[in-house]
Amino acid sequence: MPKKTGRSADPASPPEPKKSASLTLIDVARVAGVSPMTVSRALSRPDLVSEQTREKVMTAVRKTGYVPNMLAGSLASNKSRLVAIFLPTIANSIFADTVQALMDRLTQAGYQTLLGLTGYDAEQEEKLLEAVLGRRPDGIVLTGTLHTESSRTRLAQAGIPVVEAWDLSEDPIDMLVGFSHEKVGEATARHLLSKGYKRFSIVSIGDPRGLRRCNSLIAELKQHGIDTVPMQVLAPPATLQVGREGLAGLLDRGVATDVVVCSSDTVAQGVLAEAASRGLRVPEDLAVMGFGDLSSAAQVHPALSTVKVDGNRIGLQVAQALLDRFNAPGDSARPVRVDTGFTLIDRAST
Amino acid sequence: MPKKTGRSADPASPPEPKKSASLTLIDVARVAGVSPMTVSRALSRPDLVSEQTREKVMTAVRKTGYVPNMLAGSLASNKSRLVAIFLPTIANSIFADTVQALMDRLTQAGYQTLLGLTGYDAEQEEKLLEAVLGRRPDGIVLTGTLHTESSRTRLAQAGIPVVEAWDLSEDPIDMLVGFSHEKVGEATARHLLSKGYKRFSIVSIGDPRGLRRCNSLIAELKQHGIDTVPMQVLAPPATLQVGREGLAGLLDRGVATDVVVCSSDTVAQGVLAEAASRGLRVPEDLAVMGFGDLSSAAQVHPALSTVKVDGNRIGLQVAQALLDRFNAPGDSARPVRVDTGFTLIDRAST
DNA sequence: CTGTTAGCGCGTTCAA
DNA sequence: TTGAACGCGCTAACAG
Repeated sequence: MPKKTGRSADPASPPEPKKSASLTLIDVARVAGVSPMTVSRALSRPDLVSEQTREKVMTAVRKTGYVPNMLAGSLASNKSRLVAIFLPTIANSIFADTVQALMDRLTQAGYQTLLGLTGYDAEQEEKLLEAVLGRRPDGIVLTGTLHTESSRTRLAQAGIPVVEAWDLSEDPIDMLVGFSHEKVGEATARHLLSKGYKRFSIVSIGDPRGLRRCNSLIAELKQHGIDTVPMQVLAPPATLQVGREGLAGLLDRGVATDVVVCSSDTVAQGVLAEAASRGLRVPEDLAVMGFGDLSSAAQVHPALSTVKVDGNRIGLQVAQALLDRFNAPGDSARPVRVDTGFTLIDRAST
Repeated sequence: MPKKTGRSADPASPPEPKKSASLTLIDVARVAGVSPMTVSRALSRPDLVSEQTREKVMTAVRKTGYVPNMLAGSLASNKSRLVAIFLPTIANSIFADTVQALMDRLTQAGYQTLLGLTGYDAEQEEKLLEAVLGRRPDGIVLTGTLHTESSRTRLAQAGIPVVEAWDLSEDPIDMLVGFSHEKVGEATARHLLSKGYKRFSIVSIGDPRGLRRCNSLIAELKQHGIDTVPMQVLAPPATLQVGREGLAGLLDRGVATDVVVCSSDTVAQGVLAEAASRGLRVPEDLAVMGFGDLSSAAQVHPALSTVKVDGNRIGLQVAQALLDRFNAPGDSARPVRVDTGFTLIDRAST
């Protein structure tokens, strides 16, 4: 008789009254009358097992209520089937669609997702990254900005696929799926100029990408002879309150403006609310421009224009990039640089 | 020289040219000149190690860039330091505050969170649960409803702490932190009645709890002689579009109403938008009642009333319940049943 | 197609 | 305070 491995040694042992020991492959194997390895294969590579063995195993699995221990599996196979996703915050996130699509796709492909909220504290973010890396994820998706240099180094050292989403930075860590925030600013400027607006203003939160959009907007306006663009920058996260305070701040300091460009649709909604409470008509007295098309948020007001970003599509592309890399045979690691673009939606004129 | 354990077998072996072997305790131990066990202790229980050994180890850790493998650690210790959180969707979630607070608190306590989006497919949800259980989480938090019976059984079998949040159901699986949706409906009805409203209507998504709130609202109204409450129920998720279509549906079928009760603030915002586009004044022509106080969403309109739920506090209480249970010595598992309550906010009258 | 052997990297448990 | 043995539950790699 073959020697059995592990704790439940030989057939002579009593009915095993263990306190609450978890079911293992061995238990299932005993019930099914096969070796543990066969059970393992029947579950993970069913095609490598004969039809009838597979059925015996499946029956045993159901009968016992066995749930494979992925910790052990991951350790042995050096594959965790885990993808970490970092995003700034879960509340009111312009990344919601992206994350949803990404998670759906990954889940469907048999991966699970570890969500990391990076928030606004660089130090905490670093600890978070280290903790996450300890789980040995198979890949990482970054949406927010990774703030510290040491974080970037750690990531590189980890030697796993990394996708940066929602941006097109110059020095990507690895893969990239996004669009140019500079182009967004530029396009916004041109569009509004072409509609005849002259007195611009900005309400934005202090988010790196948002500020980049603002800067390029301002630069483009300057090219067209507009030198001063009153700007209100408030602390994240983006809330309606930010929009209300932003517009209030501008108007209360006597700024005369025809159009307010906002860092996100949520902020834009706040601006709309403040405008309404001051009796300003939109877009006649004041036009408002949002960003992100957060779950069709723009529909709150028929005249709210916005820059629509197809978060859903970005999510799917990110997922695909990762899955391709996971399935890449050797190291056929093609660089991934996808410009997803964006769409300017002017609801005032449609 | 002491015999080495594991893969790098005996002293005779060559310089170990492994392909890309990950750093292990052993590597760090070698650099620090101590045993692997000491490194392990220096990292997880620093108090059990002498000051100078600890420093030698820490230096070695930094020099090598070692990141402990939690897969191995969890397997050996039978503790994953992982908490799974199930919620219906990430987009526009009324649970956002709760999840944020919960994650923050857990992260700070050294736990990580696996997010599961249960969405609207019961079968997929079941697979998701099984996959998640495979990671051997130390605890699970449920916000949405767990749809299948077999899911509930599996959960119970897992033998880990479970917290159901945002509700006060009759037959909880384990712990409970929430409030009574029936009471919300009742309180809403009473409040609006006391303000003199007579012609009620409802716009809700087809979410179990939302419907329970509606039902109890309707029941309470009936007690006061109001028998017909026109109701528009739309498919989840809650979006602005739902609110717009909901109100449009009501009005277009000729419903005369003074006050619309909505299943969430997001829906309420949609209703407000539709009302505005039809030239209805709020609350003079039509009062609107939301639910959730989603990130102060109610501030979009000065006259939007709402039922405020303190998601942040719920999140913290859930975290505390879990952490208490984790730290419970034996099985001093006190039952947890917290009624967090809710607050009716009538912005029209303040 | 199935079984055997030998770890994956760490923490538990004891002994020193 | 430190170290050695052992096994957590599983899979890779080979053998049959």
